[in-house]
Amino acid sequence: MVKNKADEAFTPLPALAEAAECLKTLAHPHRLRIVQMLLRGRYAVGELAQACGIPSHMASEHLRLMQRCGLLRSEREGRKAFYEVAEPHLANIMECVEARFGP
Amino acid sequence: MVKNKADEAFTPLPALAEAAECLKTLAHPHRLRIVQMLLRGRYAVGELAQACGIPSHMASEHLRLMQRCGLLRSEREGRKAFYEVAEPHLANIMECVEARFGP
DNA sequence: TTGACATATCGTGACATGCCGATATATTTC
DNA sequence: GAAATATATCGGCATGTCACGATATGTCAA
Repeated sequence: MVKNKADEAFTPLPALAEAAECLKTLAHPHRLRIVQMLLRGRYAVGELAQACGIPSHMASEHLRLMQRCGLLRSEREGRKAFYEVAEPHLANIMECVEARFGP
Repeated sequence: MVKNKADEAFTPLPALAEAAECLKTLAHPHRLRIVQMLLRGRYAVGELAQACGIPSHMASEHLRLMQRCGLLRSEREGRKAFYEVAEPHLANIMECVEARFGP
């Protein structure tokens, strides 16, 4: 190996930039609540919106953002769209958040 | 107890709002790098700035933001200011991030 | 086909954030 | 005290985000 230990201990900046994108997307109260719910089951847009107390077109927007960076995936069933967690590491990160800020 | 299980499984929104604040503060490539370094030791502003390839007055600004939401703490020694991790859970969260985005 | 429902997208104004140069404070050295 | 070093703060500009109303798309039921 060529590089010394100090160098390779750190994640390269481009990877950190991608991580920052995901964290930024996650960093919103309603989006955290949505993720918390989706880690426990599948929900349609309207249900998530009601649980957050926001109009459904805004829940749709939050879901779109999280889907765009690979955190969620959606499936249409009839006139409803169900969302579920697509990124397995979300559970770990959410556990960390809950450990710090209390369930 | 009065509430049903579904209700009390979720973190209250104010706590999620606080969590979102911290995550938003963390969600920046240079700040993630800084945290990664501080989890391995104490560093002065200039050292962190050099490692990120940014002018030191910008590192100072990043450090101020993270200090403001309790992630870091600083101590002056002579003309230098050393920063260190103040929030123990940072290690867990950073492990999650590294597990997902590769070390 | 018409109407109702569920979700998605668009356009906008208010507001926050990131980055930068310039400048200010604090501390050591001469 | 003056110069040098290390941090910190300020003002401004560009860009991004949030919440919202309005509107568009897709789906079912009658």
